[in-house]
Amino acid sequence: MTRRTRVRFAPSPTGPLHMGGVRTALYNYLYAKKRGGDFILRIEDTDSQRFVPGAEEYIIEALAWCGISPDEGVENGKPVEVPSAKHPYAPYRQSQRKSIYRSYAEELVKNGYAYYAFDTPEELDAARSAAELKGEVFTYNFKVRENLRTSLSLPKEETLRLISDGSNWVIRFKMPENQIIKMNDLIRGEIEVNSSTLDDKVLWKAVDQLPTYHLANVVDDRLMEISDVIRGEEWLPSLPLHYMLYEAFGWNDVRPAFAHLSLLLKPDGKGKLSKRDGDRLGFPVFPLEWKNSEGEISRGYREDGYFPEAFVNLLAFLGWNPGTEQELFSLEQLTEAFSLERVVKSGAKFNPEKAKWFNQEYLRMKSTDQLALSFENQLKEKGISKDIGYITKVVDLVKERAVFVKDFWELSDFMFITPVNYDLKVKEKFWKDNTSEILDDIAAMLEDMDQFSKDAVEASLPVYIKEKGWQMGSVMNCLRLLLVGESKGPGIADIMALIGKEETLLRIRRKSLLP
RNA sequence: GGUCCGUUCGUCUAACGGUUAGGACUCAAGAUUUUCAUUCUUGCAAUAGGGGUUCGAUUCCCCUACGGACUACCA
Repeated sequence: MTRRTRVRFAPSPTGPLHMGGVRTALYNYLYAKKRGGDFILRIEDTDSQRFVPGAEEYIIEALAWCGISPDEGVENGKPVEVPSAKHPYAPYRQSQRKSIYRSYAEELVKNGYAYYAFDTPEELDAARSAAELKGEVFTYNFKVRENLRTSLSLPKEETLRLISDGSNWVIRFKMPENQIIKMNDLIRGEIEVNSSTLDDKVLWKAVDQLPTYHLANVVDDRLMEISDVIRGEEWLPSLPLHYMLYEAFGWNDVRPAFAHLSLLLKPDGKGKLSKRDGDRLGFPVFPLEWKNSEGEISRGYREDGYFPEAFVNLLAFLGWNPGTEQELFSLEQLTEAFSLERVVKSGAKFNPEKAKWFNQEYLRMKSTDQLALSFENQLKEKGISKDIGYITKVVDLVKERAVFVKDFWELSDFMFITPVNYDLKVKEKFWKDNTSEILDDIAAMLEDMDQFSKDAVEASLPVYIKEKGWQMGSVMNCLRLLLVGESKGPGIADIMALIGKEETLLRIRRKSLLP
């Protein structure tokens, strides 16, 4: 039986999408596209308490920035609430699918796979505290459910009365005793667990009269005909429950295949990558900038100057490799090369240095014209406007040195403004008693040049210095100090030709400003 | 505490029983560049530990250690 590959990325809109989440979405997307299938974006907003305004829009925008476009699912600015040709399984927001789930929960009760429980949160807290006092852990399972107030222990009339009385009930899955649950994971292989170690998970919540993740997830995956579930490792412990749910619904033959991705770990120390690590170590953990309700801003890869292609590339390589030595892949190439077999089982520590390296590689692949356009925008923000031809020449000169477009300024500010601060260490090292007169001499010589091109300067200046018997190192470095302000930048001739004769002479004659 | 998952250079990883354990990032050294950077070359650096299985284990099995996730009317 081969069925169409349909995968879903199903985030919860409780905040900005973490880069680990983007990676999960990416792997889902690559897997689906490789197999000619569908990638679906579903919003799992069954936790009414933790809903964060703007989070859903953020998720959609982040995926779009990465070039991951869902075939079906929620869209920004477009209502996707009723089924259509493009969105046959709409709605894709679980809060809008509310009415669907109740009957499935009740079906489970009717068939003896689930039951009503009337314990209040306070009672459960008390039970947990009591167990803790004895050094035990309270587990809601086959050992206790008959002794608690549930539809299993209470008389039928009492149960019915409690249900109709109010909303203070939940539906729990009746996890069987001592049953070996055999599961398969596409990345990890066979996994077995004894059902006695599991608990009776809540499927239907009293607080908001909504299903929990477990129920909604299984029901929606079935209804949306999902063939493969690729999700984070944090879901592995609830895989047995999900297997049991598929069995209880009689869906074993259409149960999706599962693959659990290892977590992204913090660069130093231990544990999973968190927002704090980014703040502490100085790199973004979110694809796009995010401003929370308190006005705190978390940086984003986009705003930090990463190219989306570079971000996607580096993310793909955190836990996957093509088996060859090629490291630079476009989204299309990734799609072609991707397979779950080559996904690594262990967690990957994120390495910000390598992330920069990826961006540098992509920057070099960009055309100078394109980079010049980006740089032009950044210059405008600084109040500097120069013609694009000039900017293009500058970019051409410093492109190889940059990691981000924003580095261009630091690398070439002297191409746009006359230096006002000078690195005195350079002066100390190279400035001699006669340097000032030499520079006057050179200025006069340059002034006499008919054409002031790079080649012309390169052909005449060093020769002139040699003929005069001056110390090349000393003169050139002092010249650079005056032109640039410090010991950096492209060749002297390149700089002179670009800023022009007039500006060159001006800068040399400003030597009187040197402290 | 319990359940499950994991463990190759500092980091990301390759090697699906036989390799001088390979590559990339970082770092170091040298060459080029009359600056800085780039580039090139070279180098440093790993199979967690202990038992098996096998002619032979990074690779298969077990134990230990370590790490992680989960253990909510959150996802």
